[in-house]
Amino acid sequence: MNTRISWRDIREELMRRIAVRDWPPGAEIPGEESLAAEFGASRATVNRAMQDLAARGLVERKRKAGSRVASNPVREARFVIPLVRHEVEKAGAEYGYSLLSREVVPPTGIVRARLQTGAAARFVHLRCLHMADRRPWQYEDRWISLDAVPAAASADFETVGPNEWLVANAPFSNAEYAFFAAAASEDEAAALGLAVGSPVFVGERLTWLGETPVTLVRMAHPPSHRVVTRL
Amino acid sequence: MNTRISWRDIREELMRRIAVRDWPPGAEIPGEESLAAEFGASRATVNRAMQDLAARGLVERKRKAGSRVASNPVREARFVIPLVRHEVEKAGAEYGYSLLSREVVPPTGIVRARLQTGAAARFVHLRCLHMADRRPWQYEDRWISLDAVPAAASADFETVGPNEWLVANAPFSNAEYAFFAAAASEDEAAALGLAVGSPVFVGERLTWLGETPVTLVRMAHPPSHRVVTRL
DNA sequence: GAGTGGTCTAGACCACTCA
DNA sequence: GAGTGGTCTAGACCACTCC
Repeated sequence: MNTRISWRDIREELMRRIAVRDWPPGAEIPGEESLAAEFGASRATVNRAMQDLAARGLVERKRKAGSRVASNPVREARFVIPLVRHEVEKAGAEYGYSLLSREVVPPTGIVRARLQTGAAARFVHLRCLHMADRRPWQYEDRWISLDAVPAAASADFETVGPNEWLVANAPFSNAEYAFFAAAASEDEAAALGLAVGSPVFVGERLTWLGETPVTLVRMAHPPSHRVVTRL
Repeated sequence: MNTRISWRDIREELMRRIAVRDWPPGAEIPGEESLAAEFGASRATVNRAMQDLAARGLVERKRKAGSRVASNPVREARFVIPLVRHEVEKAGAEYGYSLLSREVVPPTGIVRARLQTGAAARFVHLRCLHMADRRPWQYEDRWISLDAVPAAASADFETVGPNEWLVANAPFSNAEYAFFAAAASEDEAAALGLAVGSPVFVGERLTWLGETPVTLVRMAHPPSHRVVTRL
């Protein structure tokens, strides 16, 4: 018997038919049973392929109504969010890290607003610079809640960056990630070697453990930084 | 008999154990067979849950070696990339569109480099503005290959934006999407009502049909624009 | 009410990788 | 060589939704 057909093969063929407009946007796609018969596979295998297409936003599925080619390109893009160090090393550069400042302070108004916490909370506030081949790569401004992560009070963060330290020491259950462009603040400009007000690419991340805020970080990159994905 | 356990239930329980450090980063997770026995489910169901965790970057799986909690937070973030119009409407604003210019020209050097095409190719070059409640939302600078999409020569793009037009008229098989921060060009600044050099958030998208470039677009947003995701 | 996708099961074989 | 994940099958029942 020939090699069994894989759900990836089926997915590729279905994607091809969509791409070449065999099935134009909005068109109905045959039911799973019928596709299974056509491909000589079980319905579960076809289902797996269709699930993948649905997850990518290429098809819309409804019980009873059947599956259709998505008419809107509400496609999903996936971005990998690695550790800075890995990101730098993957780019073939030598990673460098330095701690610029460390202090235990109450949160500023902006931080309180973002984390929805009170002024009584205590935080470790860190400012760090990550480098690639001795050139500035990312300026990190981080707040760590001592309520959520008491151990942060006794960590010095001199050699290990807060990101890596937190990965090993602070659990979290939810996170929010945002990307945006901003004008470099004085601190950011100084650390990254840019003029104040230059465009910087900012990633902002918030994490919680249940309802308790754990950490807030603003990571600023020089404007050469790109986040890329393939669809 | 009790309700059958769902793969989502299993996933949630596994995520919980990872979050609370029952299984800390790097720890080995029991094999599928053993988990199946524990949850009273079939191995396929457990597999489905584990596949999901692996896709999110929470666990690393290897044949023979078994599954482990990912020690690096190489987590995957998913962003939805909708049509501008839907994005604006979803924000509860009234969508507006206007075509600023349209011309058929050979590609500029930058465009040729990005699309890896020759100077002989002909393109439609469009500049458009998308608005939310009459305020600038996105400035779009688009190039459409007439080799790949001949019909674009006879479309006027006065009322329907190129994005929506292309969705309905131009198939593609591959796409690349990039995000970055940049300084507003004169065109961008004028269209968005910003000062030249202000930070803008740029999305750049390239698509191909097989090896043939289809379109290149640069979409610039005012710095208030954010791309957000939850993990 | 009926049709379609969503999911679970039980069993099987394969492929990769570690020892 | 052996253990673990990757995948396929055949069958079944359920849940949602359209008519």
